[in-house]
Amino acid sequence: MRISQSELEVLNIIWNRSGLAASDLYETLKPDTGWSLQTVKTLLARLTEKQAIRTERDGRRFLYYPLITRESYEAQATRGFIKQLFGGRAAPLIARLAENDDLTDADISEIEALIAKMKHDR
Amino acid sequence: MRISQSELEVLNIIWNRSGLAASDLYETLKPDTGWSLQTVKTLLARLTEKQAIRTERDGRRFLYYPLITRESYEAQATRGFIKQLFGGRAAPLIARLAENDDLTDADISEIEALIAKMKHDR
DNA sequence: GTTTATAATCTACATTTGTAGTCGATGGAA
DNA sequence: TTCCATCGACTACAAATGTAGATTATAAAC
Repeated sequence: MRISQSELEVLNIIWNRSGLAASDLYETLKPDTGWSLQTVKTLLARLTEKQAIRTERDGRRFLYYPLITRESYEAQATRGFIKQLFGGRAAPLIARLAENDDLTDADISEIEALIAKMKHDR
Repeated sequence: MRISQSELEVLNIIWNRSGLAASDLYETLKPDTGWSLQTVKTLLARLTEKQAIRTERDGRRFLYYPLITRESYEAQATRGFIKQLFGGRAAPLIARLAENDDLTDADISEIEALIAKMKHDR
């Protein structure tokens, strides 16, 4: 199921801390988005329909929990993104990041470590 | 300006080979998408409105050329993607790719080379 | 010159997305 | 026990997107 930009912002909060109520999510999102409580509730309803999250009753309100994991969504979205823009190959994406100076020294060190680990693991 | 999924598929073809007519694009896209000629034309019109491409008259038809470069679009889209899903840091994206076995040996070699080059260049 | 195939343009329409208002129900305060 | 703040449910509505049909213009063929 396709998850929209705005829905993803809500889902991101739920991934960070699950078991929040709509009003909590509203408060958390307000600074960045300016959305009204109603807007947040609509997005929650749509995410629920799409089975991306589930609810648990708590008195007269609902608490929200993720159904799809951040990891699986990241994996799927990343594959789609790389497929759409980089012919499905990861290296050109890294090359683009490098060319655009979007890699910090810390990134480079981390990537180096990842590469070393991968080579070791095979 | 936001470019939609379908529009991007058309733009991708134009990036690969510019100066094609609508019917050429239609033929190129048909195998993968199954779109009708009219659909392709609508997407071309929308891309033109959005100033992502421009047209040049050739007899009674138009030829299509990119206005925004693949490189700049890739850069912008990649930044947005990483911001939305990986907190704006590139390393976690690479980590996700690694964890998901989405990196081939060739990718790893290429990335190694890129890293070496970057370290050299600074 | 007239016809015809094909090109562009205009119109269409369902679905998704962004953004919220309204309303009936209800748990808790008083 | 009554009232009210707040909750979820339902409704709304414009813009963007996916997908294409209908209409009009015209280059080329004859």
